[in-house]
This record gives sequence, C-alpha cells and structure tokens, in this order.
Amino acid sequence: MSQKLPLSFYTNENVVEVARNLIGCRLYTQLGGVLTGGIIVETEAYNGRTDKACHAFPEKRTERTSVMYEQGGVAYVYFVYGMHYLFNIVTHKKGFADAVLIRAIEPLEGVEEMMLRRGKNVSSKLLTGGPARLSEALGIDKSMNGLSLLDSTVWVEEPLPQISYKIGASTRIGVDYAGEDALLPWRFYAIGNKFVSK
DNA sequence: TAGGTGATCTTG
DNA sequence: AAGATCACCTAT
Repeated sequence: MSQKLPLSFYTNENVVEVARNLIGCRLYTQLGGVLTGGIIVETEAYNGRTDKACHAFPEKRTERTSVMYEQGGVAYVYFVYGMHYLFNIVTHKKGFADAVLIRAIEPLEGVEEMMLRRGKNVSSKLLTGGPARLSEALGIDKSMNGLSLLDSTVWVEEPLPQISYKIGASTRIGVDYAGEDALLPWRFYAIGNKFVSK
C-alpha cells in the first residue's frame, strides 16, 4: 500500500510549516526499476513573495522559476555552480511560487546503488548529507524538473511510525545575499542526526 | 580555505 | 553580447 503524501500536504499555503512537516518523511526515486531513498532530515523554506532569498522573489517569472508557480506537489530541480543539481518541493496553490529545498536525507533504501552513483569510496555521512550529494545519490537531475510527486519517479512518503525526531530550526545556509531575510529561521533539521550539515 | 564549473539572469 | 552571480563540493 502506498503511503505517498497526499496533494493536500503540498498545497498548504504556509511553506515554512511544510518544511517543518517534511522532517522525518521519506524521499524516494525509482529509475530503471531501481529504488533508492531516505529519511528527510534537513529542509529549508523559500517564499516567492516575501523572501529575498527565493529565486522567484519578488514574484519573478523566468524560465527557471516557472515550475515554482505550479500547484504544490511537483519537483523543482535547478543546476548551480556548474556542477550540482538541487532538489526542491513546490508548495502552495498554483500561482504562488513557494518551495522547500531538501538539504539532507538519511539513507534507507538502495544504499549500494547510491554509493555507485556517488562514485568514490565515500564515507557514510557524505553519501546523502548535503543538497547536491543527495541529488546525486538519488539520481536526480534536471529531467525531473516539474515531475509530480504523486507519480512514481520521485515521491515522498509519510514518516515511519516507530521513529520520531526532535526538530531544530535555524537560519538558512548560503543565502547571505538576501540581507535581513537571511536571518529568518526557515531551516529545519533533525537534532543530532549525523547527515545534517555542520 | 580556495578553486572548479556552466546555466541563468542582468546590464548595456 | 558579455559579465557577474550562484540555496555547493572536494581536495589541499
């Protein structure tokens, strides 16, 4: 039985709440019949109307940001620093450009495949800790941009019932260019989890 | 801690 | 058309 998160989870109008709620949920991809996934342990919220750190601020529509304006529940994948794909989840109603960046997962499924994709003989913590690392481990690239999370290539499932996390909040990482909005406590993480940044 | 890397956006 | 920037990672 599928435990995919329902559309209503993603259409929530409060992206900060969604970012917090995603901690403990499980992110999966299935590519060529190979299942990989892990528990989400670090997220950041971005708001396209109020938040200077958001690519879509202030309600900016470009080719890159266009998927952020779709109804919540699709993937927003973008390429940075000439090397890395970062995976985000679009939230809110159609026409509102909000998204949650997934910054780290704890491996759960398909560990061998994830190690192969990451190349190198990488230590456990570096396998899926960090937004570009988890994308590489899960095989995420630009071809997933705009895919529905209710479909079967990339999706999110409810938390495992037997595990609960203490959730911490802090400022977001790498958004100093956003001035005072860099001070917003919109990063969430599972306290004590080793896959969380720094 | 510095350098790699190229898409994306802004300026002119 | 050109230049600056960038929600990062890896190796020194």
